[in-house]
Amino acid sequence: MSQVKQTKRTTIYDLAELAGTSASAVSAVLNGNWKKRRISSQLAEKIMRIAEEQGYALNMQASLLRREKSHIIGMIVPKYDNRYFGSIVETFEDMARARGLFPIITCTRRDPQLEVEAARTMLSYQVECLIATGATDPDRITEMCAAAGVRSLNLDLPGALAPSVISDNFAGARELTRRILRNSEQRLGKMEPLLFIGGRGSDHNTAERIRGFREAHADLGVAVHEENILACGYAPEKAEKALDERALVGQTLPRGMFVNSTISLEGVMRWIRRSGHLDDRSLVLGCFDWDPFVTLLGNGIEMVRQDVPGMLSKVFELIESGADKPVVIQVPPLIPEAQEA
Amino acid sequence: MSQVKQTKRTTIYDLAELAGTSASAVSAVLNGNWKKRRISSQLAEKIMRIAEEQGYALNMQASLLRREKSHIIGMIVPKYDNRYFGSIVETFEDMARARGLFPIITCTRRDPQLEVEAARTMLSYQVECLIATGATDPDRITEMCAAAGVRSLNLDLPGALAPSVISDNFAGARELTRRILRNSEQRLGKMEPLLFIGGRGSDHNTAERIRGFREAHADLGVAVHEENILACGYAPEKAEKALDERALVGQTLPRGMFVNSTISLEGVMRWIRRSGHLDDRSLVLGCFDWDPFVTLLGNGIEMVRQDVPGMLSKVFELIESGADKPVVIQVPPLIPEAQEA
DNA sequence: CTAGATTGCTCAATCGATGAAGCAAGAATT
DNA sequence: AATTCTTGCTTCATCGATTGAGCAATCTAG
Repeated sequence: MSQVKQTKRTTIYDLAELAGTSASAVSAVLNGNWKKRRISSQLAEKIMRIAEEQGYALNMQASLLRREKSHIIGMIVPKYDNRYFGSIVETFEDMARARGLFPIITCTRRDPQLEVEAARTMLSYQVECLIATGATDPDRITEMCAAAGVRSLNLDLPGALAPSVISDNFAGARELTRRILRNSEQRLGKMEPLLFIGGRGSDHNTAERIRGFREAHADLGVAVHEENILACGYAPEKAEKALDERALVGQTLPRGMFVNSTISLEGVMRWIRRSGHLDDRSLVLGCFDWDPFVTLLGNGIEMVRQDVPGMLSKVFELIESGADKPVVIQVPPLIPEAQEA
Repeated sequence: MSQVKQTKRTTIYDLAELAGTSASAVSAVLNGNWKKRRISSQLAEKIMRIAEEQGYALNMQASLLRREKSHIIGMIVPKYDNRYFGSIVETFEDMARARGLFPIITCTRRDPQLEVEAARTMLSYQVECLIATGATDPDRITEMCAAAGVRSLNLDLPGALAPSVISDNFAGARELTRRILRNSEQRLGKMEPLLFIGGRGSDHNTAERIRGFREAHADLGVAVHEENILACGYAPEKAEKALDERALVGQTLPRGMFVNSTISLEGVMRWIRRSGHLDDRSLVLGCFDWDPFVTLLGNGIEMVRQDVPGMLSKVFELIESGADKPVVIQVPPLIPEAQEA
């Protein structure tokens, strides 16, 4: 601060000169293995004091270039703007740091091109392991990592080539569907088939959730029509549009809905509001994902909360165990106590 | 992929050997200035083909060590789990990439210790610029950066030593307060003083918002009591607890509330629900921050949406202009059209 | 036919940190 | 007193990419 505007940053050579010693001694002292290298504690203290005074900061690039392990762990994630991914990212950072790893995270907006570029960049930064969260093409990423001799793992959406940690979408969706159907029976007096809305029919999670959705209906002896399954994509506008179109088909819309993410729920709520059903207590909703304000929305929306800490614990277990066979680990989601309708 | 499990990653020397050329030619070709270095396009193509085949990825550590500029830009952010910071982070990544910079972001949980550590780590990674978002001690970070000859900027909360980009908290809060008071008059027939809840009295933003809150009351001739200002911290539990304590004081709580963030709003909503006021249409709320589901909460909650793209544009303008005088740039927040009550 | 320019490359130093190998001086052992 | 051990350092090669300097071959101009 009081120093002159320096263009060059302080290096161990500068410190060595100031301390009247060698760069190698400085290095040993500053990275903590000076005892192993038999540096006297007097010199160690002197060097540490000078480093402190000079505001020395390690040049990580130089250090990493020389070392065999980078201790960097990468994650790509589709979006930051919902509680599920926000929580994944925050928990991931925390757990990584707790293990002495440096997390780098990048958001790829569900864009396959960006995913590949991000993965390549992370490989350039010498990540030791790359977690592909909700990737559109996880196997592509696994291949890139494998070619560079780097481990990879899938989170949220499974891949065929690397270990995957995902929610138990089938069981979660089945239980959620059951609850919506039960609420629906209570409030409407009869059990009607629900509408499934949101997600991509082509992604594993959506497919599994639809399977759970069907099975819950079947268990309770309710038939599901094909036209009640709207895997229209995740974006709010897509859900909104899909409901408009489905409403145009003529028959009345189901009163009960299984919404496949909070993102889609935004669109559904906008539609509900626009169509004047906001205070309609006969609408019975459930959502596969959790958000604190949705709880308070008042329609007694059932929610499934994916077990983010549980999933990330599994991720780090896999990393630490060194496993890289393409297993799929399913973590049961948490289903909070039913909301009062 | 079909290669043998390689411990060593492919380097330009490997490529050079495969192509029967020198590492320096490979380097020139792969970083795009082979024309400048008069490499024939035949050789260039050959090298690029081989690099592709081998799945070569640059070693960024080596590259950055040699180059003068890292093109890395860092950001520290308090939390990921609300729309405001989620949006900041996502927009920041986008804008950084659009400018050819590599963004690294880390979450410091409003922990001063973590902030300093994160800043030091970022400096080690040779960031060219560090954005301290909502930092508890921005000036400490600016000092650390200055000592390393690195630029820094403050976002969301201002500092005294580096340029800062923040919301116009005063004007935003004044307008929000006016709206809540107006709604309150409409719904209750009279204009009562509001309760201010959430935030830290010691932070600049909260102080400015309280100033706007007071001014709006004064403008409309309403007196504000000191006990109606609860800067109890940001966490939901703190807001909840503060309301409990305030309710114990004996007098009735105000029917109108200015909530100082969506985070605090979570606690307020929990309290409202717990105390059986969830459907109480006489409660009149406003929140300084935006969330899509809050809009739908139905009590006609007024919201101020901070202009994240606007703020980040200013941030990058400052970076590009090279300014480092400690100015404070205030960006007006967006106040959506009033919700129907 | 030759001086000079141009083309297309290679060589080698360099960035900053690391750690194996080595060396000098003093302590301990025989 | 001679030998070995220990302590406390220093020297130097190395990690992979970059780039100024340089060199041989070919082309052009006179």
